[in-house]
Amino acid sequence: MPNALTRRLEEYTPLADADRAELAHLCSQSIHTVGARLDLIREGDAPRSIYVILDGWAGHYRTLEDGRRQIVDFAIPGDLCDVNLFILDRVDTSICSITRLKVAEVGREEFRRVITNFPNITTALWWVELVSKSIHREWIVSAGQRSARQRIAHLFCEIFLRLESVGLTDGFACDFPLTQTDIAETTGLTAVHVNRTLQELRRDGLIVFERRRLTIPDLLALQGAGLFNPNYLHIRRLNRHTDAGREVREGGIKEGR
Amino acid sequence: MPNALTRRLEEYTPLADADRAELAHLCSQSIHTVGARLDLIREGDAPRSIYVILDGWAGHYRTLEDGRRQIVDFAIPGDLCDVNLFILDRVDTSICSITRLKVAEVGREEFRRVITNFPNITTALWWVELVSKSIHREWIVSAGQRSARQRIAHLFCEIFLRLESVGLTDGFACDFPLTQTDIAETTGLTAVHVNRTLQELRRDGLIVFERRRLTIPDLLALQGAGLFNPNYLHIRRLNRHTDAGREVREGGIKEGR
DNA sequence: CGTTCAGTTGACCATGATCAAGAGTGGTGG
DNA sequence: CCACCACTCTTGATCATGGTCAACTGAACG
Repeated sequence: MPNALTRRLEEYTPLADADRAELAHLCSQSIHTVGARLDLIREGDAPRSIYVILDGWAGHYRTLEDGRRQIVDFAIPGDLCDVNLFILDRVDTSICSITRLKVAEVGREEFRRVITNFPNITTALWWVELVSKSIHREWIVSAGQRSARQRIAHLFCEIFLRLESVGLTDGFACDFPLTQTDIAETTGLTAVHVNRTLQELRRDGLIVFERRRLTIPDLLALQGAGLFNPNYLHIRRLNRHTDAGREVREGGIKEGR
Repeated sequence: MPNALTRRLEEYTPLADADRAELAHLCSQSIHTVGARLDLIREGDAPRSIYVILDGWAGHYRTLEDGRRQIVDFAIPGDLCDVNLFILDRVDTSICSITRLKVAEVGREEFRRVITNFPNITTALWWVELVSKSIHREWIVSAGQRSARQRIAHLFCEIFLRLESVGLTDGFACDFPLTQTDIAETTGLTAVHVNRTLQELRRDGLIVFERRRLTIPDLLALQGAGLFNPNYLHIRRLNRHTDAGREVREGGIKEGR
């Protein structure tokens, strides 16, 4: 069974045996365990290493001067933090563990060696980076345009599909370790309102969510509730129950080029 | 006087004469003019070329099924759209011109040649890409946490500094071709509320904004009003009037790693 | 078995949305 | 050159989504 990073990269680019071996090697060199709810990296730090998430969830966040906090991304198994390494001299976002984490640390030189010797891996990493940017854009859309109900439904759809793409779902269910406060800090809502909205989604039969476990009985229905269209995730092999076939193009766009 | 792209890249990485010559060459090969308010690229298209903005503003946006639209980024002179080119098979965001544009079209092969032969340029392009991602994160923070007044103040600060970094400001003033509706679609507010908030900012003397021209008499004051901290822009040579020296680190972050 | 954190509920409030109408302003064609 | 049209900006009245504050319940963990 391949590790999460390999699985993730193969979502995008075919890998050779040598690539897979290299990735397995990378992810077995320097493995750390981090307890839940600890900062891995803080805004303003100089970047040191890249971490590959092998198990558990982490969150990228920024804080405002008045203390409010916004989660801007999640890192689940197969994700990397922080590719900034070679470029920016300061990390611009903090990262904290949400659950207990298992991470592989990849040093600067190690990473550079892989980049120069394994073009398939490099391409796949580019892909991951661009998909991550696309996800950021969708979060801007969520925070800017979607209602509370839509935002939460959308978040659940996104995370479910991301987990599925690395093999971490189980039929209609998945582990989902976010607290209601986490969801609030992700969606730009308050925890109180998240609570009420979750009850509404439960009442409507769109989700079952208890004891850190999420079940989505009808993903298409939840996608409808969240105005969710999976194209922005750029997942190649979308499963039966998703909406990928749906036509993206709207009717009303005006003018051509 | 260097073109906008060169100026932009030199913000990040020292370039050699050969690099500069190559950039000048790139930006003079295939120049197009595009009228205002036209789509350059639409969500779902297959990527064709990269465009370098030489003059004018463009906007990246996504639309929801119910027709609402969210601008997720601006492209000003020196910016590129879309580096997706080699990786993703579908463009995930539409781009439209805000003003009349002058763009340089760079083809796939041309771009690949530059990437392989000019490592300084490649590094600088990486940098640009990561800064763009950092800006996306800040927009998530804005939409999620900032009030209407803070969002608009923040947007003005960001754009002013981005324009300044490519030499497009004139003392305390700059061209600013966004309509109030554009600002609304950027900040996730309604045009009516943007109007009222702008009046408030004007009344407080924080901005002068008329006839597509923005003046910021006291940038530090506007930064305060927007909870703006320029670090996320990763601009090297920040000017006298910005707030870069301010300590980023908050007091209250708990626990170490 | 007590402490802490997550979740829940209720009452009230405020920010910003919605709807509607009117006033500039600029560009275009007759 | 003027008239018209379209778009942007402005203002007012009303409404709703989601925020705030506060108290209480329940589960987990040492």
